[in-house]
Amino acid sequence: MKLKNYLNESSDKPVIPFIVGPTASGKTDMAIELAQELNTEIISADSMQIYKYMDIGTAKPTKEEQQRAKHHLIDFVEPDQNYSVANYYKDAITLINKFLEQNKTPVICGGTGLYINALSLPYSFSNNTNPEIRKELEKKSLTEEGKKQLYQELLQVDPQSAEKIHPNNIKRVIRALEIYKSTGSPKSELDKKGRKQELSYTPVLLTPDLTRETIYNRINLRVDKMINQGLIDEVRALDNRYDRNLISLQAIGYKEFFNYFDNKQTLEETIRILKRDTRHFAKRQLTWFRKDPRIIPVNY
RNA sequence: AUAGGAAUAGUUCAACUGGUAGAACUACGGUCUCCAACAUCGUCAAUUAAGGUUCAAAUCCUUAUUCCUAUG
Repeated sequence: MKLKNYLNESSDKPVIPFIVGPTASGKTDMAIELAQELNTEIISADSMQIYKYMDIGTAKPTKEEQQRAKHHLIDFVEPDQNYSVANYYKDAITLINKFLEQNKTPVICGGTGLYINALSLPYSFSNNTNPEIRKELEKKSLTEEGKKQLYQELLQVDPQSAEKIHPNNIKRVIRALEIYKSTGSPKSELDKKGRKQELSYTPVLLTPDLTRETIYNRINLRVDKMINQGLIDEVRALDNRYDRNLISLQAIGYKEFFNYFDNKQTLEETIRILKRDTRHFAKRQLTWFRKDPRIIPVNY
């Protein structure tokens, strides 16, 4: 059965297919095939393939794959550049609208759940990071006492968000406070506003229908393949050039090698840990997508 | 073979003088609308075996099994 037959949705809006799922599940292949059937292009929804110079470890589509279908929103951000879901949302919506204007519908493909939600649910993001406020809050969060105070503060200014965030989840507490302090309105209010907006298209979500065991096997094989393709050199080059603490270098497939470079770990052990971390990641992705009833498993 | 030591969750370790067997990692299940390949919460799971002493045994005693160290 052709993939495009899954898109028979009665809707007065254009139907945009989303290919989602855990890492190593074959999303790229599926998206390319669908893009060819529809004679269109692909917009990636992957928070790590956006970075330049990180090709092997993020399993970015190869040159050859990119020739079969053009990919957008990959390979365009410097590893030391700030980029977040708010940026992604803006970039992706701009692109989608361009396609729609030409009566084309792109294929969205990626495993970053938040990015998928940002485009497939009526979310909105108000680009409002404030590095100074954040730094101040982060400084305060270094002590146990400070953490408690920050959470208390959030309970005061934005009880709805505070209720949803566990007190130990300091990163989220800080972010919610940062939003309140830089915009003057609580995060929960902004979230509600976002919900009122409507999408100008109908998303149809597809995922490759594989068992976890199959996914785990594919992960183990793919890691070995990445090593053969020169992953170690790729990571070493980045390590020589950039700060290890960058978000980009905290990606799976990169951070695992630092101990090996420091001679604290054998290569064999590093590979074992890399496979393990990738499996964990896939598990979290499965958890994320499992609760979304819209997703249709495709035997492909 | 002899002498000493050890045996606790899938793994590595903890448990005072005999007094509620804990933790980390793994595995599994969740949360997540602003760094999301991030961050964060939870669940399952064990005293090597068989006997004995005791109100009470991972802890003391006996036997067996396995492992470690030294000697040969």
